[in-house]
Amino acid sequence: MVKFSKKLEYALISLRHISNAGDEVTRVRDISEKYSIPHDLLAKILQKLKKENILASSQGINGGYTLSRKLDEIPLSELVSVIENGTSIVECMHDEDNNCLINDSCTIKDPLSKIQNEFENILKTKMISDFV
Amino acid sequence: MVKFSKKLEYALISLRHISNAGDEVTRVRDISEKYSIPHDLLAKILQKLKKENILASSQGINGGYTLSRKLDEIPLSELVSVIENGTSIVECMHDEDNNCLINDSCTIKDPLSKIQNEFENILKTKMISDFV
DNA sequence: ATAAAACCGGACTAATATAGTCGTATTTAA
DNA sequence: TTAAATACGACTATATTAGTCCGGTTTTAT
Ligand code: FES
Ligand code: FES
Repeated sequence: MVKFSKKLEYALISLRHISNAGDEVTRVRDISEKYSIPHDLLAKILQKLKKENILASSQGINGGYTLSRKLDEIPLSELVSVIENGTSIVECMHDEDNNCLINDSCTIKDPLSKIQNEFENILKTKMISDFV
Repeated sequence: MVKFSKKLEYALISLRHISNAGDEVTRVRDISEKYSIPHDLLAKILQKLKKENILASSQGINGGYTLSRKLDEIPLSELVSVIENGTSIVECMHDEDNNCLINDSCTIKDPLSKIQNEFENILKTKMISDFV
């Protein structure tokens, strides 16, 4: 019902690891082996983080990842929006034309939207550094 | 990532409808037809609500459902726990013996648990009557 | 140069969770 | 006794998530 995906967990673990590595570059394999995360899956996650400018990458035989921004400046909400497919908590009942099925006076949608907002606010106040 | 299930939505719509019907019993078919909800699916949802003593049912040819408790005394969290399969937001990495894979100093699990708690608190403060 | 190891990205498959269906029993008013 | 309703459990279908595979590009030690 409300559950973070494995991908988000993998991202947090990786950021923690890379952060601890300091200036040394971290290879995907380092993380994938240490925490038993599938290599190819993890690779794609880190690639996304690079696009979002959370990580910096260097290619080549000695390549790998380092942090690109400070973790206390990145809210969890940003990580979530990069990793997860932006699905809304409210996917209420409507027909093809997006009209509410409880005609005229639907009182369900609004309170649900509110809950969504409150939840997102929580995510905004948590910084990645809180997890490291 | 965080999304209520259709079932929860169906439950809210039903409670709203049954509440508006007052003392008259409401049949599953009434709701299912009016809001285009699959009959059999809805039936099972209402059965669960009966078990939880949110609804009262009468069997037989003139049977149906009425409210069993006041909606302003039922928090959304209760409805969620009845409808959804209690999945936790935190399903962190651990081996078979439930030991964290980030040995010794896992800092990921706790903040995630906190988020879970904050979210659940939101659900506790919303009463079903807020949706009706 | 070349091999190796990384990064990149799309298409594919597998596993899981959600949504919905079906068959059958039980109750009860008419 | 029959029709219409709840009640229950097993089943199937669909959608989402997790993970795999493959072909490619870039970099660098040798
Ligand atoms: S939009 Fe959700 S029931 Fe009205
Ligand atoms: S328990 Fe989740 S990574 Fe430690």
